[in-house]
Amino acid sequence: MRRRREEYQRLLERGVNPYPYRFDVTATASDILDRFRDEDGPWEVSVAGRIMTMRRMGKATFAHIQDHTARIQIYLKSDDLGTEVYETVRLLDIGDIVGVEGTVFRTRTGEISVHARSLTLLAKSLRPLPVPKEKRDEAGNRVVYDPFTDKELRYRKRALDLLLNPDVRRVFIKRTEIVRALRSFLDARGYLEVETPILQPVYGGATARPFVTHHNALDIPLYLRIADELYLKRLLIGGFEGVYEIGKDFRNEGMDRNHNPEFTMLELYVAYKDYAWMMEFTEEMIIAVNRSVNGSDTITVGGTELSFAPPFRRIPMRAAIAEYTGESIDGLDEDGLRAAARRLGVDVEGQAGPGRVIDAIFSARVEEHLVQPTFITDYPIELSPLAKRHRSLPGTVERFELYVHRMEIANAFSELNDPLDQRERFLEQARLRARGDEEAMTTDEDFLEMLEYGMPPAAGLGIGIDRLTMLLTGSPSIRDVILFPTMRPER
RNA sequence: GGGGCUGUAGCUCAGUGGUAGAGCAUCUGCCUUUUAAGCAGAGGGUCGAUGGUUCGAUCCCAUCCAGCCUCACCA
Repeated sequence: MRRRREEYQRLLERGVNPYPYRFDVTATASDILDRFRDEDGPWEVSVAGRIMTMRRMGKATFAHIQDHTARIQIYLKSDDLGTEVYETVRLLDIGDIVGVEGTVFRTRTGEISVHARSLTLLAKSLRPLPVPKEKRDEAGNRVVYDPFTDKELRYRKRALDLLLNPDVRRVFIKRTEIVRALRSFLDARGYLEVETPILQPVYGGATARPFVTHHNALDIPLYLRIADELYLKRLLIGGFEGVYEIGKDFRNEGMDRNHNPEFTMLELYVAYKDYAWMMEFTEEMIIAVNRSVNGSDTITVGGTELSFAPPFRRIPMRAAIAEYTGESIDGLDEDGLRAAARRLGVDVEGQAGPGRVIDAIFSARVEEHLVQPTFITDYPIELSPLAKRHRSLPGTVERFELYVHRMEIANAFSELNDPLDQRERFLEQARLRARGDEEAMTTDEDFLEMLEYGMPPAAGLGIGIDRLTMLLTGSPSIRDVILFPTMRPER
């Protein structure tokens, strides 16, 4: 670092600006590598990138520069650059960003390279970049020595992670492709992408603890949204018939492999449809997105082959419990359910209602089996205060979740649009809250008022974009698919 | 929150109750088609932090900080 500061000074003394304004590029590294043909003769290019390797040999230097597409070797020769410029070359370091103009050629060892006619320093790097050495083995595989792998450093200094680990770069490119594929799937069907408030005076749409902030001018607390749901439903009331939003939600809860305090959610609401329709739609969309980013209906995640061939399995929650535990819970009251949970060795908190008991059994004994894409349907009513009562199964709502690789990917229901029923459900949540359930939903009076004007029957869907990305990129942790995951501050 | 593991040079890691090492990176010299370039030489560390035990601690003990794994909680 100190030495590089000195180089900075020496560059200034030589009249070289270490941070110039502009450099015009005519080709990327991969353009050059893909298009070069020996028989075509000299090809003039202008490329720019960061120096990642350097081999100095007296009056000549070989280096690799990396741009956003690939690495390309450049050949810097004193005779061609002139001794004056070559003195500047001597002051270059790994990590510096340079622009090179020259001709494409193939070296004696066969590597396509750029023979520099001129070189421009574009940005001096003042810190040493931990670039690992690498080579190709006989089979042409990339072998990296002492790679930059420390997870904490990778997450805290993501820029270096992206620079040094091409696989990381690929994951984030794929994340963008996934979002783009979702968006174009929805746009092609005429749904309207909208933006709703992140700062909300009343938080709702999910059961979770919020982040609280304060608005100075209004002198009121505001909450970072935990879900978009209630605002998107207001848009259905307002006459839009298909709306979606892709945005961040915030939940003030624990962090682990599957949870980050801020995460990205897609929510979609479609008028006049129900959850059965939404199930078909979700299946079609997931298949389309996976095909567009992975080019196949079969992917391998953690050594397991997953098939996205339709139709995905569909099974009601109770049937899934019966299948994987051998315990039928049909017709059981709360005491019966508790007894069943005990037999299955599932711990249930003291004051949980019957729905929570079912959920506990499901989480503990069923989820682990849901590897291939599976729709779980028909959830207990008290777990789903915004979902419509099932048309034929008392005590349940018309809701499904999609599980893949033991992970919940999507959640959807026939949306509750009866304002009287909705008020009852909020009251029930208030009772749960009074009993100490911190996550029970708060009553949103403004939403209820809007609902009283009439909301069309509708189906709603939420998809966790981070988890979907984990799945489709085979990433084991949510931090591998969030560019800047939440970290405890360094001290 | 419970349990396990980790923290030593810029990076990846070894090591020891007696003041610290390797490879790469860095610096100096030589080298005009090299590619984990090579050859010769050199510098570089509060051994995560604070206390304790000890004549002496990077090493043993305690606490703290940070991270990873796992369980719990949680969508």
